[in-house]
Amino acid sequence: MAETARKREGKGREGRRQRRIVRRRREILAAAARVFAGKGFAKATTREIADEADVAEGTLYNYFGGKREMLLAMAEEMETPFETAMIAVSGQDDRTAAIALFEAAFAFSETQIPFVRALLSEAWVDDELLEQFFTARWARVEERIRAYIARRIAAGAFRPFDPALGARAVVGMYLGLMLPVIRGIASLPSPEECRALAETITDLLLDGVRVRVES
Amino acid sequence: MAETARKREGKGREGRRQRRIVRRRREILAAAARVFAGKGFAKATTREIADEADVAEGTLYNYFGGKREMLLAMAEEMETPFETAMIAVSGQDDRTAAIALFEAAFAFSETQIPFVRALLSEAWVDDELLEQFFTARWARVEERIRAYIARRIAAGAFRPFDPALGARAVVGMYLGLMLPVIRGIASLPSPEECRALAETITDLLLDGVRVRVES
Amino acid sequence: MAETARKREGKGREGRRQRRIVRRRREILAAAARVFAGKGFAKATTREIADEADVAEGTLYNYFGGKREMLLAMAEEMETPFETAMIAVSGQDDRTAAIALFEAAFAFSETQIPFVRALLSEAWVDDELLEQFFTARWARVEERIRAYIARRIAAGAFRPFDPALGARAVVGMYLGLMLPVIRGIASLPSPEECRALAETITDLLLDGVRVRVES
Amino acid sequence: MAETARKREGKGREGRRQRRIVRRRREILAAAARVFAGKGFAKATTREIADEADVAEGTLYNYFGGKREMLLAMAEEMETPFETAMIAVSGQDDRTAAIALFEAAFAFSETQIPFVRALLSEAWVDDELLEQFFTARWARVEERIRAYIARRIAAGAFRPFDPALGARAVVGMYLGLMLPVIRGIASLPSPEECRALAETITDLLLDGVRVRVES
DNA sequence: AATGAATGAGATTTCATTCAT
DNA sequence: CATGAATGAAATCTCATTCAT
Repeated sequence: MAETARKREGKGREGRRQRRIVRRRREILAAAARVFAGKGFAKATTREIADEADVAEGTLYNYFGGKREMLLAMAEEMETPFETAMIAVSGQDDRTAAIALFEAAFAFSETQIPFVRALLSEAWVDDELLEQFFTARWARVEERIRAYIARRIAAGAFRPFDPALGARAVVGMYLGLMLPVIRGIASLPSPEECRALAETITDLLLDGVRVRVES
Repeated sequence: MAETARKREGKGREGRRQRRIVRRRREILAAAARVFAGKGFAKATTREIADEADVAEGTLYNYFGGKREMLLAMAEEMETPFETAMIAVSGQDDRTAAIALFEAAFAFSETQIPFVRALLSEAWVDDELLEQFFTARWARVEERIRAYIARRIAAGAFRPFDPALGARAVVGMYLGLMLPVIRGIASLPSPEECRALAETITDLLLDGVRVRVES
Repeated sequence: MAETARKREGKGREGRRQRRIVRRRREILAAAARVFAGKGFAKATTREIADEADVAEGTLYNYFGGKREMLLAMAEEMETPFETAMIAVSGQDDRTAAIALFEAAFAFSETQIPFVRALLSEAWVDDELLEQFFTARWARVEERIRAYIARRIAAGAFRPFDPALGARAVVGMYLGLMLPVIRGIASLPSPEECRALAETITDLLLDGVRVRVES
Repeated sequence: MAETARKREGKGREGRRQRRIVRRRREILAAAARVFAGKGFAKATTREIADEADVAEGTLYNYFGGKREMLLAMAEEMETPFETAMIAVSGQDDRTAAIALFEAAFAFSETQIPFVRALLSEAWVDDELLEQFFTARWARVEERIRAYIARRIAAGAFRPFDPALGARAVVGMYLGLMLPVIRGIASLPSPEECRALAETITDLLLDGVRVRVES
């Protein structure tokens, strides 16, 4: 049942304090993400982050151990909608499932983008972050796609080809469309556009570009 | 004839000097690329670059105006094999042409990778560099693919779909395979692997994953 | 009333902070002036300035944008006692007025000297500084002297000669006496010496060195 | 007797070599003076001096031990026309002698100015240079003027006043007129102007500005 | 004797982090 | 807990001088 925030977080004053701390932490993290996204982690200064979050520099250190730790916190707190979507679509036919997944994957919120952009930026250069943010997360998605393809090939529904390669190609198609958005040189697609993109790309994947030659 | 080199590069001593300068410049640039690739542009220090190039720090400034200028020099001097390959394949059938192009695109040399990795790293964050290195180069490739697709659709050879989207999907597939290589978490494919990758991916693109349903 | 300081400078803690900042800024500027005076602007290092001011190097940059800005701050904050003195003496006879002016001009404080020495040093070489510090300030003094001489010639009190030249000669006499002091090879005159200097120099100016030939 | 340069400097080839070296040394020194005059000793770079002298940087070190030594060479080689002029005028009446001296002192050549400007600039800040260039030279001039004034006072020709102060005032008048020229904000006076300046200033000195009151 | 590339000491400046208030 | 001035390590860059050619 819908317990009050009071009950959830504690008793009265203490609960309010806790909630304020959590909220402030999130604000700082979002500010940091925006700054990192704009200039990259290394070029971002704590001064800028503090200004963006509208707190003093020293305050940052009450919530995070340092600049680096903010980045790691982002990596940890990033949500992965794919995972849940993936489970939701099991049992549906290829096309319906693929479209639903792509649609979910395209659906970024405006505020999430800075986080992803910041993390991608550093993961490109920092092995520890790549491991935490990517290999551990993204690779799981790819693995599931691979397994799915393998199953469909075994079932005779898909032509025989390397499923790992296929999975990577699928992920690649997605990247090709989303990277420009995350980089900030293409605009975030509206829900309708997400749907359309998902459909087109699914059809490309399933049937290719070529007109079927009648036998 | 002993005159050849002389004539090509200049007059004896002066020519030798010129060649030494060009060679040294290239060595420094390669060293810088390796360092940038490893830690990203911003975290790389001139000290490290100098060490990697085995010269004194001051020497760097005899060849480049500064760190940033090295990056720009990389962007300018990057070769783009795609372009030439693209012209070479005109007039062949879809499959042969696509395979040849992908093969050319996969064929990076070991020494080129640090350059690309370094440039990608900064282009993710630096708009000027993105413009110079990417939008101006890469976008041209995409545009040509788009035009090709549009022509094939008009000719009735391809199913009707948004050619821009298709082009981006093609580029995306390529990215999905090459980014891990450039990032350094997958190994550079051998020439044979390049060929195999090119074939598989081409077939996926042309005919999709699905087994054709007999009519 | 205890409220006075509060009201003047601000509200308690904030006022104290402001005053501390202003004080610190002045300390640093004085330290910089001493170092500049000793070795010239270009040879002075931020390290030395920091040591002289007994702060860390980084602290300098919390108060000034850099070495050059310190110099400009000096130029701006320099007081010009001449101006005020000039106005004060209007209406008095030639001799009284001239003596008062010279006396005011000779009255440098020990702490002002490094500022003037530092500024002169750079103004000798830097056109922008010369403009800001000198042409704009000093030239006004000369101009007023010129106008005065011109008036007195018109009134028949002074012999006819080029007033501009005369003004420059007056300024020159002053320079001849003060430059060694500012340079640090002559000692600052005591108030009594200032008075004596002013009288002697005034008499030289008004009547020359020659004994009057009785007619 | 007008010996040929050949005989003076040596025999044939060797003499030519010697003369070339001397000439080159002078060229470099003049170039250095121009650069020092423009930006001050400390901000001037050996690169600029080499460019100005149209030789390679390394060549400078074949003629001078280093940057500093160029400055000292300037101080040594500076001519002092005052000295000779001073002797030439002995025995003439006050006015004629003073005019001749001032005229000689105003007569700078265009090429001498950079030397003086460069030396003044550093002497303002460098005690060793001040000693060599000034105290040792200039002070002698002042001393002679002082002695002259003392003699004339003793002879009853000049009013009684501190002769040292008078000497300094005379030098000061000269400075007031020449400093702007050396600094480069006033133009070098033509020979006619020199004469006029000398006369006006001499009359000011001897008789002052005031019209004589008839007794 | 002339050259100019290489050198590296040293200068300026930035900025993450600390800590007294 | 918030603040922001102080810190000093570290980074970039300059330039007088050397030395092999």
